[in-house]
Amino acid sequence: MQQSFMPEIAVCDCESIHEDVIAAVRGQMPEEDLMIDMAEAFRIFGDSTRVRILFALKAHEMCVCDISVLLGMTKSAVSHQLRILKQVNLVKHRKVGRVVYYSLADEHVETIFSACMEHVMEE
Amino acid sequence: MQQSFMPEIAVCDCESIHEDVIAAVRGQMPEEDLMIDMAEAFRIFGDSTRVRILFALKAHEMCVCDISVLLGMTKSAVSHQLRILKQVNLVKHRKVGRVVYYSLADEHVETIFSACMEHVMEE
DNA sequence: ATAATAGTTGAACAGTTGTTCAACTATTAA
DNA sequence: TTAATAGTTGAACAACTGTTCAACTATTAT
Repeated sequence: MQQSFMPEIAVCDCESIHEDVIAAVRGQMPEEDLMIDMAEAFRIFGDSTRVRILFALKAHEMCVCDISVLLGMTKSAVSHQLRILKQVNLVKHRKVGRVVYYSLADEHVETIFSACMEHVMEE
Repeated sequence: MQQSFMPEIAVCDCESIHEDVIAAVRGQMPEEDLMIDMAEAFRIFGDSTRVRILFALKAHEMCVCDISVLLGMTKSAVSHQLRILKQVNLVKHRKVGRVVYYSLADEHVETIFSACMEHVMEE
């Protein structure tokens, strides 16, 4: 899904390459890992089910059952998505008896959402 | 890929539903369309090839061939991704002879990138 | 102990996504 | 006109993703 940064051969048969531009840009590119991490972070938000769950939890702590009713989805589907959100530390949970309550892990979500919501609005 | 918001039946067999919480949260949820648009916007950034292209163009206007050399990818692969970025108005292009120069369409990208880069760093 | 319930999990499935390949258009040069 | 080149495009393919289903664990109640 990515490539290292040396090829420069066989990948392009062009003759009108702007080598100076390429060299300059290469010097300004961030670490490859950073760009991969960024893409992965964005991908988490790139699903409307997860976005809906995060908006719901932004409003109030909820159990899996509540969320599944709110979103009109099975508990299983919701649980799978909660697991993904938990893996990247966007949500946390506490267990009371057999009920598991989920909530936002921190304010990161709100920050990112409001920053990007403006962008979406403008398009 | 989404659901409308009335089911409330058959989707959850729970008996320990917090109906008051669900009602309150439902009142605070944004428009369904907004959440879908947000997810779609995030999905664009959710691929490392596109992120790398955007970082490259942030540094300098480039032709397809330059980008393909820089990233070590075929012109075709790059062109396909540029088309996606063009569709959502993140990049623009100008044609000089048979060379097509791409550049960022506005400062949106930089705003979003810097806002979200912090988030990625912190994790 | 037994039954019921909240939630989780893995396999399976369909739908989507990114890259490759080959064929194509458009522009330039001979 | 013809050949060469920058870039685009659609089909095909493999890899990935989200939901469903059935089976499972853990907790509570009888």
